Amino acid sequence: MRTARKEAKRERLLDAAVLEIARHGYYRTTVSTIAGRAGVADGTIYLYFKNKEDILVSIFERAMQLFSVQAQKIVDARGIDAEEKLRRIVALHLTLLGADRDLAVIFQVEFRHTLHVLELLSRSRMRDYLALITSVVEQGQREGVFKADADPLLTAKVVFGVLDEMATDWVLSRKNTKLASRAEPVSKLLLGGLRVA
Amino acid sequence: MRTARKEAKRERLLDAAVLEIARHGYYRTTVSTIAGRAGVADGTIYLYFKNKEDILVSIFERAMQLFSVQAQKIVDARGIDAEEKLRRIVALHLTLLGADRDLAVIFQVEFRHTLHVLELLSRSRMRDYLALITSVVEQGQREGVFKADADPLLTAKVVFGVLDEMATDWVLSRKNTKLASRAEPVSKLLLGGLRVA
DNA sequence: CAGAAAACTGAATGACTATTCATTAGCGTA
DNA sequence: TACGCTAATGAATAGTCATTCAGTTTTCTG
Repeated sequence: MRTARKEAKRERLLDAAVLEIARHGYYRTTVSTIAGRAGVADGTIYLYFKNKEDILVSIFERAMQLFSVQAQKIVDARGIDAEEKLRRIVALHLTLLGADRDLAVIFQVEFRHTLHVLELLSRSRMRDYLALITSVVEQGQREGVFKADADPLLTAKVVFGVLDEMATDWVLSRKNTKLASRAEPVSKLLLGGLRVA
Repeated sequence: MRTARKEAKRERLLDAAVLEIARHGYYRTTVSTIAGRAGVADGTIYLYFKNKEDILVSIFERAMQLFSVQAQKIVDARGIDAEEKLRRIVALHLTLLGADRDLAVIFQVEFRHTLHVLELLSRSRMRDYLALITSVVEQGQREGVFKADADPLLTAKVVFGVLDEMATDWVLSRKNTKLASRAEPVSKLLLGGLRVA
């Protein structure tokens, strides 16, 4: 089978897995169920993934790829000040997650299954994503628009924490709000703070 | 058996569960293991808890009790302005979680196992905790020290999100930093914002 | 088109484990 | 001390499910 076709099948398997895992949770989703939804036999799964956990990790890698590429574009853009870049990253994060509820559920809930998986994930891609935000903070400090005494990495974690909480809250709420609509007030709060000037 | 003694035994069982679940994760911890660590037979667990999930929920309830009581004190205190209350809540949250790594692991990782459990938890106690933070924001707005155009509930979620991320990051990091040491810079950032005045 | 190679199948395997319950031990009381 | 009640025990039950692999089908190639 050609590589392109094999790749397409792998995508289909991942799509089926996203759907099942988002709806029933990782531990309650059986490999058999995923295979069934994708229309293949149980054994076929193991031609594409090492084991069940590898499916979860693969979902993460695929999604993170999208996040990173887009965020990198924002960071690399020329002639845009740090404040605008931060606003765009906030909007990107909330827009991408808000566009796919199943994926959002997996990101906000299922990836946090075990310390083991979480560590696995946070080491690689997550670090890169955090580094991107950090670099925007540093750019802002060089430009003199962000406070010089803020620790860039801590600040990046604060930004990420806020985005993460917004996403989790949205996933858990039944209401039909748009996640991206929180981008503006969140950016405003992060940039201007709570205290009256 | 007297109620007091029974209560003490229940506590012991919960302590054993915290230890095992923090180290091996909820799904990889068997009821038998918990019983073994507590020095009782497997069946005894079921005299104190409805089922395995009830153990997890009980751990949450016990810990949340502590959080709520302490946070409530801060909120109810007279003659303290909203900014100081917010600082104290931030410090409390990070201090309590930073004092017990096993409990922190369970809070930051294991409670998020499934949407089902997360929803269960976020409905009850979590809402109350968020309400406490919200009321501090509102107090600050009445006093004129916090910006009037910030949505109090959204702001509370932002604050919680930052605390949550700090805790998760600390749990995942191997370094021997003190979680509470982040209270000051975090409060500063939340209150003053990132932008130069 | 034949033969080889690559994909795929799905029943069987081998572990694992939450929960139950018949039985035993322990405690307080009269 | 004997009785009754509560607490505790732990082997047995009744599943569940990830993974394998011998056999089958499909695709490729010369």
